Amino acid sequence: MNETSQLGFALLGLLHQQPMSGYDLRKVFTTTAMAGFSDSPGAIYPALNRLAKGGLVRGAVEKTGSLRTRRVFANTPAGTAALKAWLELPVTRQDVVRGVDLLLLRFAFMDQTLGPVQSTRFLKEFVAAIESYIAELRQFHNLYGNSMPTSGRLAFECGLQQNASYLKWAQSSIAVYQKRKGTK
Amino acid sequence: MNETSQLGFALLGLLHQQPMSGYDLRKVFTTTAMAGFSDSPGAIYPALNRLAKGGLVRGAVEKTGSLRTRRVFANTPAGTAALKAWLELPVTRQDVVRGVDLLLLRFAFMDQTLGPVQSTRFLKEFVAAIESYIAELRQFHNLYGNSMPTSGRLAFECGLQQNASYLKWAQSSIAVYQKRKGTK
DNA sequence: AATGTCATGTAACTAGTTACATGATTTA
DNA sequence: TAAATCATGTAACTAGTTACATGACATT
Repeated sequence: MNETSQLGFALLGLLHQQPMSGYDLRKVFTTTAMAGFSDSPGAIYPALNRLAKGGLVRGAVEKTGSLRTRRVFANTPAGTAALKAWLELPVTRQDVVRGVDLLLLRFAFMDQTLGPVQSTRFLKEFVAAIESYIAELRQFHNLYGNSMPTSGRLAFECGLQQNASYLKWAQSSIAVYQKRKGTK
Repeated sequence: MNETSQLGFALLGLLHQQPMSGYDLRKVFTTTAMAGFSDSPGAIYPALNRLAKGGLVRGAVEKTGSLRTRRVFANTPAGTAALKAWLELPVTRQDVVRGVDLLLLRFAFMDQTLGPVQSTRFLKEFVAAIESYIAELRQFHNLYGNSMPTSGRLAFECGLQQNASYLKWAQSSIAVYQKRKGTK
């Protein structure tokens, strides 16, 4: 019934790292350009209020002698649970087709929330999904590549190359976790 | 006053290649997953109507003896002009930060609409934007890389690698146009 | 006759964008 | 004291999502 938006999950993920105000969250979006989220107050404050209404975050007015209001938000246990559930979702083909950015965002939060074992599982699912997608793209390219206009074909090949790059990254990231496991 | 949405430009680009019905356009989105656009009729038909109202496309009911209605849309001169204006926009830093997908979409339409000279210009602008963005990302990585959680750092490095891949692609694409120019 | 695909559309809802508004505090 | 930044918010608009609705035509 109470669906949380992509932005909502991004906020939950950031608040899991440390409690922050809406303004702080905005700054994160302006400075780091996370997954292309907007830093507009018209997006963030309503999103925070929705989360608060759904009981996923709790905002406390900070009182440091200053009159200036500043609401610091933190995840509630329900919020943390919602975040975890989101992070634990399997990697679907749709996720890969419609924007890897969101998957990367999930992965970025994963280590601190679910730990290295789950992060590795995620990467392996990601590898499988990307591999099958690449195969599909290659097939399409073989069939229609010649009939495409030059820039169209090049743009398509860019997509292919990007996915190959994702694959390489995921594989080397799995290796990072493997090595870390060994040294611990 | 009459802003055209991203989806609107995607439709103009497709219709520039050949006139199509809304259903045909939907199929393009389902089968080729262009830039993550939705194939829902609730998005495409209203978008087409908006374009028609703005005088950018014209829909003609096809009469092939069949009773089944089928409106085939084609760009008007104004529509083609709007498409060209969109394709001719300079490549900004914002374009690179918030989703290269849209730039790639523009590039995909470019050859047939503006020709190879403009396509090359676009690629060079793209290279410049990406290079400066990569430099910024590297700097950020040097400063904060060590303080990031493992998966967060890896996700960031994925972004870096992706941009490096874009850069490589753009440079080799410029070479494709250069070579083509030579042989013609 | 039933199912599937072609083909178009609408209604209710959701959420994001732009722009505005307000006021406290800090810095030049 | 003027300007910048901290900090929060709202209002109007836009457009996309989901789900529903309709009906013609083709295939089995």
